[in-house]
Amino acid sequence: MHNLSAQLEQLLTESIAGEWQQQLQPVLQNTRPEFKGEFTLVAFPLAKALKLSPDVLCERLGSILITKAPQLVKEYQVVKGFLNISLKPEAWLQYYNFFSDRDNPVYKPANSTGKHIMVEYSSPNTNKPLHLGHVRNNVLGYAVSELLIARGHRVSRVNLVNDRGIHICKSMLAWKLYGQGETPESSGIKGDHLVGKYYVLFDKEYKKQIQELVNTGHEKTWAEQNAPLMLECQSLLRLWEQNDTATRQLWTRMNAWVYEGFKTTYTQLGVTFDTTYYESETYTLGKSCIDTGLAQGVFYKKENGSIAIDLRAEGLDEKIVLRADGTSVYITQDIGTAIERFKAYPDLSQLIYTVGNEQDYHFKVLFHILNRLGYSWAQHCRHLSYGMVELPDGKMKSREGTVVDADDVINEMFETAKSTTEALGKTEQFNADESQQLYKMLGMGALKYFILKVDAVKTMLFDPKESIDFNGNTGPFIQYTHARICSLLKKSTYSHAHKISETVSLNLEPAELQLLRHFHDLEPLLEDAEKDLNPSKVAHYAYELTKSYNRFYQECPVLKESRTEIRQFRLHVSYQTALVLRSVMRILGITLPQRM
RNA sequence: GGUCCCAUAGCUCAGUUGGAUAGAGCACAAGUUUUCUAAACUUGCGGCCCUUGGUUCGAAUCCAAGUGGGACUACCA
Repeated sequence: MHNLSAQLEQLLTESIAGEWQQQLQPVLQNTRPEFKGEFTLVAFPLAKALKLSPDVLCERLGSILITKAPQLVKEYQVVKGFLNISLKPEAWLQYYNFFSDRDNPVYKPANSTGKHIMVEYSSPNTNKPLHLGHVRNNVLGYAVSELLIARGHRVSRVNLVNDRGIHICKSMLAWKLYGQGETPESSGIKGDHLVGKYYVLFDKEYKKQIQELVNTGHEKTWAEQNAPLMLECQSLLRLWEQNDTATRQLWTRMNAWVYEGFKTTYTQLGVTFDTTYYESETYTLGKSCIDTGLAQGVFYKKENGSIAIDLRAEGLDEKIVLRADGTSVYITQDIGTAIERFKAYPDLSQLIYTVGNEQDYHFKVLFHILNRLGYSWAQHCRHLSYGMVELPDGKMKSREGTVVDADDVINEMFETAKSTTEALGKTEQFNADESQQLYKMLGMGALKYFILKVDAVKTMLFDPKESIDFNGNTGPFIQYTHARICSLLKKSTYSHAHKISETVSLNLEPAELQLLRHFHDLEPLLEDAEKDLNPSKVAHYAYELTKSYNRFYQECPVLKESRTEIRQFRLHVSYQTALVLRSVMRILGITLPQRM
């Protein structure tokens, strides 16, 4: 057993059993920085069980620890019911040797757990370009996938593109009516933006028609349903469903423009997929499951002919799963798709949907339905829900044009990185290509970290007027520290091959000890982040480690250190810090530069 | 009406299965470079952890009720 707190906990359990003949499982926590020591036992619960005063118990346990494990425990202090334990530097160095001996302290060997997990994310509509909300989805879905890979699972990243439906017909129709043959080539507009332009145009013209109808004395709801544009749009959808050649050709053509545009954005974001599904190919799935469910009595037919499920026992409501005319609703296809996926991948142990929290209810219903249908894997489906991105004046609304466009944000981040870096004169030694590379890395690092450091469940605020920071708790701060370490290592004759003798540096500097403690905390942190599917914990860890390293860098000379062993140790620790930073940031989809 | 989520410094956010005097960053104020990259470091300022009850040795954390904000609750997706 290498984990030091686990060793201590076991020692404590044994000590209690030996001394008081009771089986108790003490849990240690990290000692707060204002106290001496590294691990703390909170004595109150134990004291109660053993009917002792907390301080007496602490004293007794402390002295037992020293006697039983002199190689491990250096000293202890008792403060008001808390037992603070300091370990011998040798113990820390021993742990450090174990830690640094592995190829990668963050990533477990690929596919080593045998678990196969599918993560769905991105899932864009093909009627408009991506905005900042989509960026959050992509960055989050990618990071969670990468986190699971780091934990040794096999991960399939999948994208389910919403490429059909009434909203797609809107941009198609507007283009037909007003487009005059405009293409990305003829206009120089990126494909997804061009299609989005017609989606917005449709809405504008549609609203005009509604207003005219209202002005001539019609009800608003009637006007909305009977505006000529809407009627035409619906007939276009019918044509699409009937496989009308011209409609399908236009649809294919415009979607191709969008995919070309998305490809660029995805490349910039650095997200990838193993499989891309299209709703045009999956939207009929699920109907047959409805029949089966009906026969099983899971669903029932209502008087008007629609089919529903009663989920009131689960605290939810009745939910329609098939319309009276026999056509699917959205959840029908989700039921079918989930079943298909588990059929296609029988080894699938988990299915994760990265979808905004406005669909919390939807997924609750979906999982209950799958459960009712008797699929045992339903309990392994998870909705990775995340909050909206809001602007200072409220929500983003595509149709009202109050969206922060993904491509714009990416470009702005690039420009900010460029001007900041140039102002600092950092790239004077770089050639043009290297500079571009660096600005991209820094801009995306800042953006991704800005998004991922916030717990996904929370609504997050983005102020376009204030550009994302490059100082403090940011991506570039971590990137900078990494570059510093690389520079240090490059200037030295450091070789990673050698081991650290456990007898050197018996007086660990506080900053050194702090780094070793961070390494010790890494594995539990990753377990925790995996359990919660929470990359913000990884981001937070990276930040804390970076801060600690900067303190170390400030306080402990490395190249200037004359004692060879200590210099070697500090170089070694620096190398490990860089390796850990690189690896945890890789989970977040952020790359770190060698110099900046 | 029903279900769910959120509320911590001026702003953006951390805060572990309940533990010690609630932490960072930004902003503001001051300092640190003959020394390994100052995109750094140090110090100061800043709090009714939304409110009220409850659980207990102990609550930002758990429970209940309330307040404020948001989402969902369609034969939309």
